[in-house]
Amino acid sequence: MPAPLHPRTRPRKTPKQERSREMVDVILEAAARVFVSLGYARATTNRIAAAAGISVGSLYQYFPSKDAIAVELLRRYRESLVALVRGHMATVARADLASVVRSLLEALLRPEGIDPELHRVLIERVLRTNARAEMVGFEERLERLLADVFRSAPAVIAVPDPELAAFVVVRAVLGAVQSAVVDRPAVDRSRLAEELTRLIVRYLEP
Amino acid sequence: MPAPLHPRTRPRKTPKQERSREMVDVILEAAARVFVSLGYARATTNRIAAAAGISVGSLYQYFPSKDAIAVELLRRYRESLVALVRGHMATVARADLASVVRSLLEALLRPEGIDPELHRVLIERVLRTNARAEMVGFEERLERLLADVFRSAPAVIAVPDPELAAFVVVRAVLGAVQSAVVDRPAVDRSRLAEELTRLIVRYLEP
Amino acid sequence: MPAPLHPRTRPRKTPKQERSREMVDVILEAAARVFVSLGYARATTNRIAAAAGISVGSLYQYFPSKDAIAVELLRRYRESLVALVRGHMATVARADLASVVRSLLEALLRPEGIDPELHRVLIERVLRTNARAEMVGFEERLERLLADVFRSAPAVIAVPDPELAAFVVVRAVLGAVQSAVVDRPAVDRSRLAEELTRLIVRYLEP
Amino acid sequence: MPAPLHPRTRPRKTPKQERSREMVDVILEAAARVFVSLGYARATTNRIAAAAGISVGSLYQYFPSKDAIAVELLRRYRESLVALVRGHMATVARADLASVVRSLLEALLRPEGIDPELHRVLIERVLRTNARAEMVGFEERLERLLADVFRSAPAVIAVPDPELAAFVVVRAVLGAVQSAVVDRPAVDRSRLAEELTRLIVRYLEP
DNA sequence: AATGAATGAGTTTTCATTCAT
DNA sequence: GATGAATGAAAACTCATTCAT
Repeated sequence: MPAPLHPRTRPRKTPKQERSREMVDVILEAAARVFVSLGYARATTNRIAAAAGISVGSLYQYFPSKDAIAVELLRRYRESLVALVRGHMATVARADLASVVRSLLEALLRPEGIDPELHRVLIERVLRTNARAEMVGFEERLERLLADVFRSAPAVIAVPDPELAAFVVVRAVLGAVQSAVVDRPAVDRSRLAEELTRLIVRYLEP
Repeated sequence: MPAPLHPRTRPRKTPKQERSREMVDVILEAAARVFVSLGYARATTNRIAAAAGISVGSLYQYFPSKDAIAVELLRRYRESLVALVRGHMATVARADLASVVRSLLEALLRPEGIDPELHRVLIERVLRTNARAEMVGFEERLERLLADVFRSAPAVIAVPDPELAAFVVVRAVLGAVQSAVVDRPAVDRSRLAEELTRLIVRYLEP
Repeated sequence: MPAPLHPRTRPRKTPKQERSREMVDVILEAAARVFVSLGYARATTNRIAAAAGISVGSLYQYFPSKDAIAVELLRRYRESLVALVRGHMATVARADLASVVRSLLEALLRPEGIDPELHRVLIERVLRTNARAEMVGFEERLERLLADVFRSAPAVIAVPDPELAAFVVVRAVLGAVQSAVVDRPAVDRSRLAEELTRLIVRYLEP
Repeated sequence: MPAPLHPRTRPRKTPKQERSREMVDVILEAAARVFVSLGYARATTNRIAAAAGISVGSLYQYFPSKDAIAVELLRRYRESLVALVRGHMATVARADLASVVRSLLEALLRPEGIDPELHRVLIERVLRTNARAEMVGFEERLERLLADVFRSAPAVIAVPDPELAAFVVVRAVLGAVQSAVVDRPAVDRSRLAEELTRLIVRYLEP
């Protein structure tokens, strides 16, 4: 359980854990919708509360500030991505590289995979928060994950510098996938996944 | 030749168009600095005017709104990048692929190349402006440029779908380069350029 | 005597009036602490309830509003001061003026005597309440008390206008004592009492 | 010229000193009226601006916060009181004690002398400000002033401890005078001045 | 009776933009 | 053309009070 993000308003004994967690989820979902449709600046806390079907006051019962909502949203988003990648990478040992890469890319390109609109709206703002520290390191974690994989499978993966290769792969893939979702929602996902797989496999294979 | 009737020194050809253009440049430079250091939201027009050494009133003489400044800034930034890429691509015919790619990447990674901080600060805001129409299409232009290059050099470049390949290359490279500049300012630029070159060349070569 | 039918221990004579009165006291003590440490404005009803170890809802069972708490607090404070003064004044007949005054002043300067911090925090607020009517008249009561004493002891006290003298004495002494407690907690209480005694006795004696 | 109290909003080169100072005065006068009639809490910045005939925005051009207004108001009020006392005390050498005291008291009791309503409204709030440091020391300055006078005129004033005597005199007189103005606006000022004079003179004379 | 989550009016403050000088 | 004081709409956030449980 991560450190609480809303230390001020949080009632002393978190009341009915159940209801509380539900409320947080409801607010975050509403906030995500409002952030994406209006942008961070025009997404007022009143609008978010309204979208969540509650009052501003209640919103502030669960989050101490607008920024705290953005931070938590970004944190959850990134957590889910890391989990996704980790899950797929675990299968590298028992499948050939190309299929692992392809299935991961297909997962990322699915609607549940990446929500770069939200990511983009949040990232600039959150980086100005002092929660910055909590937030950086997402890509780094992915890179460490990959570098480990690269090192542990020298038979199929040949890179001179695993860290650098991990950096290149993570950033290039995220760049392409995010762009695809944002700018080319109509692009054929399978073909794109196929093409990115080719990019990565050719890069990694001996 | 008689003495001039209006001897007051006035720089040649400054028929107020000149001064106006200079002023615009001064404002844009100031705005870029302020946007990057404070973020779009906290960059007030008063601060920008102050940074430019003029009054708010004067600023509004040159730009109708804060958003207009951001739009113009983004436009110029993108123009310069397209020009950079176009310039390097023109040499593909008379140089081998790897060196062209490498020199382009090195150019992008130079400080004058990519300024993703500015880019990031502006992008969210500008995309919500109704100047959106003018602004989208930067990456698309790059892609068309590349797709043309791919088609025109079938001997060295073998891709089944030039448009898709262009998309992949542009987005992957931009993703990696921007990440490098923002998150890893200390990374070795030459080695990164080398590695990205490997990524691209392996992907494109038959 | 048969075994009690409701053996649950319940303190004798707590017919809910008792408990209620205790609760009121607990709340008032908590409120006094919170008011003094945070000021009226920042003393929220939630904080007061928390300090009293109960819920806001319960607090509102005993007091209809935040102001009502302040009013009652001020009322009790004043009552206790009046009682203190009245007690000492009763001894004027059988002791010389100087010792009565001195012992009263010493009592006022004791921690249980005057709590001007609380007084000051409350006074502004309460005076704007429509409970104002109930509240004014504290100093007036003291003055009437004193005026009566002055009139009843013409041998030792010689003042042309007992009412006016009572006003002067009450206000001057309260002013000095309150200042001492608030601004000069370190001042020597005995010497101050002595000095004020001199002020008053010289003023009153023929 | 005292340290500026509004460091944030203050335009870089204080514009037309003249207009600026006038504006500050206008705002302070309006604020005094609103504070006294509504109390500190209900005196909103919008109300104050309206009372001053300007917009909130303008108000914030001159004062960075509501508290800053209160602080400046209190500072000026106290400054004027110190000046008043100092002026009268300067005449002690060439007039007998009783007349000096009497004329000072009469001045204090004049409407322009003391405005304890304002004082009372402000004091609690200002003491919670971090401008507290600037504000305390008003009474202390008065006391030092008086103690000096006491020491410099041993022929007419005999007190064992000039500091303590100054404390007693300042606090007692302020207490009585403030009470009179607040609670007894109808009291006869001359007779009160006379009575207080008697209190002080008897206390001070050998 | 007790609880404490929910409410939403009301407050302070900011800042893009205007316009008189 | 330049200036910068004035404007006021809009936003984040608080807290007294209520009421379903």
